[in-house]
Amino acid sequence: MSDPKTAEKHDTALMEKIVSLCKRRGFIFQSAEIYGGLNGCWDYGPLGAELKRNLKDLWWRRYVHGRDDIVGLDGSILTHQDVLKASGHVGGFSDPMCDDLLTKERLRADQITPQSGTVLRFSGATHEESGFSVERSYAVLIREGEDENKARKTAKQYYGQFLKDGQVSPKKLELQGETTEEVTDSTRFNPATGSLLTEAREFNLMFQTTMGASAEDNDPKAVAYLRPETAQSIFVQFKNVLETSRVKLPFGIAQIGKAFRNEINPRNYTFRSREFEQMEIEYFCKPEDGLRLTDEWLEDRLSFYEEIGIPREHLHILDVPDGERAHYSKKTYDIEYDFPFGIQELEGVAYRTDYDLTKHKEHSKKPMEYFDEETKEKLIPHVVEPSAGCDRTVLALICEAYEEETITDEKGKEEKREVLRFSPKIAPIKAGIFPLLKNKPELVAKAREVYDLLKPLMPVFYDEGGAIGRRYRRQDEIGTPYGITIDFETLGENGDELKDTVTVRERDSMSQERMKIEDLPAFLLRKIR
RNA sequence: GCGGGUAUAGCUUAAUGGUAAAGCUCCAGCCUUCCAAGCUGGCUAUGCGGGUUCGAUUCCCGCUACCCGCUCCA
Repeated sequence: MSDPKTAEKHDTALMEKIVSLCKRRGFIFQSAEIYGGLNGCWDYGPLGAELKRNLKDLWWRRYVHGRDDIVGLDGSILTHQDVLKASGHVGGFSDPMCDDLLTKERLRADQITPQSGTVLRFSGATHEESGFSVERSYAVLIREGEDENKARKTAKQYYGQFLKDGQVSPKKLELQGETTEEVTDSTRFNPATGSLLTEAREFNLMFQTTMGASAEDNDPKAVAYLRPETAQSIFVQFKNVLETSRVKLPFGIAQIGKAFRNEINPRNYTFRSREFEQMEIEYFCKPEDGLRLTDEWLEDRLSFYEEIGIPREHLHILDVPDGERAHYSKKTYDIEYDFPFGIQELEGVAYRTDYDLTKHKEHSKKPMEYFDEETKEKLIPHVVEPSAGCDRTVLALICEAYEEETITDEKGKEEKREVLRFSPKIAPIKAGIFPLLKNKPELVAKAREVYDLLKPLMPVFYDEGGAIGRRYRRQDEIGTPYGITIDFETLGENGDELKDTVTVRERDSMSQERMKIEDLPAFLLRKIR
């Protein structure tokens, strides 16, 4: 991995502008905002919903409709606990963590080297002159050959944390209630400092629930989970799809859907949220094709990002090294985007081998084999998984499209223009339709005609309020690629030649061309497809 | 989970222990022949909960959310 400190520029001010625009124009709102917000959850407003839908539609059209080797699936979110036991999410998933009480360093509880020695335990500390006192149990481990006064110094530093303003030196504290005990092979102390650790806590990232109205809270059979990834429903339904869809290896099963992880620390706007949507394909193949297909899928996915307006120069491909990959994966590429808050993962293209199908075969005791008619051989297919974060991609699209442009008008006056340069394919609104003036009924009527013509074909927005320039800018800010203006020439005031023509203003160049109304649908449909 | 910061209208900011101000946006109207013009009018705010106080948006405590740095991210 590249050094994040040198490679990344963290542009907090830019991110704040983007967040503000998203709220102001109705792309993204905080979930339950009027109740103070829900940590790590976000709602898409009218424009955000359109944007996200366009992204998902493009993906689905490209892979499910556009290819004959991929079929779709829409699995349930509530997940049988056995599915996640088989996949390893229950049990092997959570890491017990504990913190050093003195240094606050966080440690994996299962990786602490057991230690033996004498434990010096205290009940608190006081300082008579200032009236300071604190009652808290604390302990330090003294290993063989170590000085017990050093341990007392450590304890004083610990209690010193509770002093205000450092008016009293921790050294002057009186330790209270000192006792000693011998321990062997204890993992309750930080090997580096000897300081007592907090109790180990499990961080299980899955949302658990109980099924059935009469389910008792403690009934282990009633436990179900919100799926932590969409992939498992594909593996679990592998056999059903195989038997009903007449597919042959290699083939893929695609799914777009919600997944849930109880993240310890949601961060960076919608980037790491607790509820998120994935766009995943499990592409099943013969074992010998796995590595090659992983590379091919990486290329395919990069060209998808290019298609939606994220050029590959702005993407980073991380070939995840041994030891950092998930244990089941033989090869993983992370596709990362250069967000204002740093370079972060959009998608993982992972070669998962036959791990998942094998696990489900073991746990369910149901066959997961594929029978190859040509070679007359039974095999458990391997799988390549391009798994993209839908919300992350939406955020990347917005970041990529956002620009604050300084433009100079004819009088030489400089002004700022905020614009979202969405590709017409993903833009929430495809065209704004404007009568040049609101108080001329003929213009308004004609503009309404144009609006009615286009409305059934694509999302368009009619606007008659304010000066024409203002209306253009409003659409710039939400990324509408075209502005269509109905003026007096449309009505035939300058001769029949220009009658029933309108100006089409292009968002990025702000240039205009005249076009016949009857040509508008074909022109626009070509651009947005 | 730890440490630091922030929270006033849709946005950006101001002020105050005693009627919360402005710009932009938005809405309505007038005007306006292509890039945020002008005029008139209008809607809208102290995150939540306690405490101190005659009175708290302001001071104190707690909570929540967001941002930054760690940590975490199967």
